Amino acid sequence: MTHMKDSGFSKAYDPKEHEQVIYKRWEDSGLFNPDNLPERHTQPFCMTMAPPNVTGSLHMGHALEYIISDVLIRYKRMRGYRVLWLPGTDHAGIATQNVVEKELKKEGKTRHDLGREKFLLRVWKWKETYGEIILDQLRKLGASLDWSRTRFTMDTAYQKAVEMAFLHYHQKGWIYKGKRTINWCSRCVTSLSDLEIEYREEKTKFYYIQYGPVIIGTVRPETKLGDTALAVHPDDERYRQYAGKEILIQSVDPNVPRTEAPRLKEISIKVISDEAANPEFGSGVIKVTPAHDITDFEIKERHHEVPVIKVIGEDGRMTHEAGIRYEGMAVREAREQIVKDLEAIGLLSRIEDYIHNVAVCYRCGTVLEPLLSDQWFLKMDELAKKAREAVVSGKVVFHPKRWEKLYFNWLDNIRDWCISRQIWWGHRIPLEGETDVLDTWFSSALWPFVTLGWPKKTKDLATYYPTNVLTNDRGIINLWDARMIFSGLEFVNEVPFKDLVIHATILTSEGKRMSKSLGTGIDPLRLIEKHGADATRFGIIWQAMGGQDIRWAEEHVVAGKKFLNKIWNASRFVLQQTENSNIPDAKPKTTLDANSNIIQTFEASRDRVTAHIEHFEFGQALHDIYDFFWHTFCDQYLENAKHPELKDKKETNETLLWVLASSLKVLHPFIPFVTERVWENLPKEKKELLIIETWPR
RNA sequence: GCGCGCGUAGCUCAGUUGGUUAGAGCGCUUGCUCGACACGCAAGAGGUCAGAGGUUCGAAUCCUCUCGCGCGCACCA
Repeated sequence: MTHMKDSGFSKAYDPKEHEQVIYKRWEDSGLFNPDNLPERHTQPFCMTMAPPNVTGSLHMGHALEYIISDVLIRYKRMRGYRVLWLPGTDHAGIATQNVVEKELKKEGKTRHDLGREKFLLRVWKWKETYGEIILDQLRKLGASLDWSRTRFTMDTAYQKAVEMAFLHYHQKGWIYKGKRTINWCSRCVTSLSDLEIEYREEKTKFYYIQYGPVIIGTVRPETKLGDTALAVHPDDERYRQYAGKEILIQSVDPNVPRTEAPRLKEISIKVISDEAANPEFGSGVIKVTPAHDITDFEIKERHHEVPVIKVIGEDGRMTHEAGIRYEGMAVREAREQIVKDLEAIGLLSRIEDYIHNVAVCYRCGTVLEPLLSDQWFLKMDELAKKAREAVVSGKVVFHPKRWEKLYFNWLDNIRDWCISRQIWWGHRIPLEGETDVLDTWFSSALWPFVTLGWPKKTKDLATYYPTNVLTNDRGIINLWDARMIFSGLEFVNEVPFKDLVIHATILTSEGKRMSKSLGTGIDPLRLIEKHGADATRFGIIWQAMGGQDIRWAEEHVVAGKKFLNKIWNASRFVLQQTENSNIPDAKPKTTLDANSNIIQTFEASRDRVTAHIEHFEFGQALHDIYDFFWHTFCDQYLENAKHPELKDKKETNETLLWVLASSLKVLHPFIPFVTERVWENLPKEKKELLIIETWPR
């Protein structure tokens, strides 16, 4: 029992006693920094961690992503790679600005009260206070990141790199400024790209309005004030007589003051032929409002005679051009007013209930207002081609492969990227007289090579780029992954990563998306607090079977906790049995069947685990080594080893120690703390930290 | 509307190219305080593999359809 006494091996494993101490030991060893790895670590392996927003604290999505990344990273380190896992945070333009604005609001102020400069100081202060919190939480998870290389998407060198990238595109003529109808969030007071939109089902009314000889259905009668044409499908026989002609219609006079009763006004409007009009839907005639509908704007682009009238402003209120009757009204108010007016003058034919999807801001949930605006765009045709080719040629491989479809689907229907945002927190557009900032994803897109030193030709960039693996949720395949791919190809001439692993999304036990605002989220820090990091990691990985969504079940964390205890006690037993023996350097030579068998069975299990990790099947890998360790090694072999025919034999002791030590190595990527802790107790000369021990052969 | 994924024990999920009594974890039942572990050990109950039809000597596994759930795209005038 001397091993046990010396090392303070108590009967039950308590993660709280060990985890923080062990993480400190790893960090102090400097081995998370590839520069400090032993000589034998030659071939580079690199991942640049998806930088979390400085607004956030760790949620289950992060936990899953960083845990499986860490499994891969630790595995590769043990395989002898020169491993770099690079951490950092994202300034997350709109999201962070919103958080700080909310804070200001509590003080009764807006950002405009402070002015741009003071507001930005305030955001920086916020970033300094909260930006590192999420990174500290990663330490609790056991993430083996090289903290010496931590980056931020707005650190000085990063800002310079973003500027370089913008100017590069600008010189190529791929960046242009244009008046176009874009998605506008009147709460965030900024434009959004087509990927920063979410859809929400909404019950609304569908209004049928008389337009001279035809009737038109719409959910947004207030945009009627900005109608500049009608459109019918070229093949629609019903309306052939009107196509291409100006027709006279009765409408409501928008310049009659609100205080007076509505009056009719006769106006002339052009009817054009366009395939966007669907004869099957509604009356088959559409009103064209180019300033407030993206499809309508595209129609206008095809028919240059169609004018543009902007009747809704950036503040979500009706403009002067809407007419004095409606000017200044919020969109909803204006809608009610115009419906009332149309009804009063007999132009409203009927109203139906209607359910449809409305576009909302992905950051604040406000219903978006498409409107005509002056914005900067990045031409996408060449870049999309590059991104497409990278996946077609296999330079970037999706896992599972089916997610390619989502990627191709976006690239094949791409619109130019609206890259300007009317917020203050972000990278300023580096041109004279420009006040806008860049879409936060413009800088994120450069992450894998800027963090390695670009635009400088650094040693890191030469060594670690292209990086090997990126893993993230399907939700940002186009928002981030696609843009990193074309950016990498454009600026470094190489894809940013070779394998793109789309991991599962963790849902609630009811199968719903976890949501902070609904209070349905599980807090991984609470799990760590309650069960320890290893058990949390175990529970999450156990459920990560392929790319399938996970309905969260905490019982697997509990199972993990039990498993740690099993490992702990099995190790105590082995040490007790094998007193005065050392772990053999090589696989022991055995003559007894039981010993030979357990070694063989271990090797088969190790090979399955290895193959599973190589294929990014982390759950399966864990199931395999779990099953071997508990049911084969403990339940069968350790019991046999108590019997006289095996007990106290030299080869049995060697086998016990060798299989235990080798199992700890295979288990280490999944549950690093307990394995390192037990490893520390094993009798071995010249022992290194388990994190750089060699994967068993 | 188009496409993708899923529907297997009470619950959360595995089931590789179709092939013996369909597996795991948790839960449940019955025994075990025999010096590694009761966060344990041993034994066990529990499944018409969503439904219908088809291919096959043989299907949870392949094909068709239906139903249910989730997601992406389109529509959303």
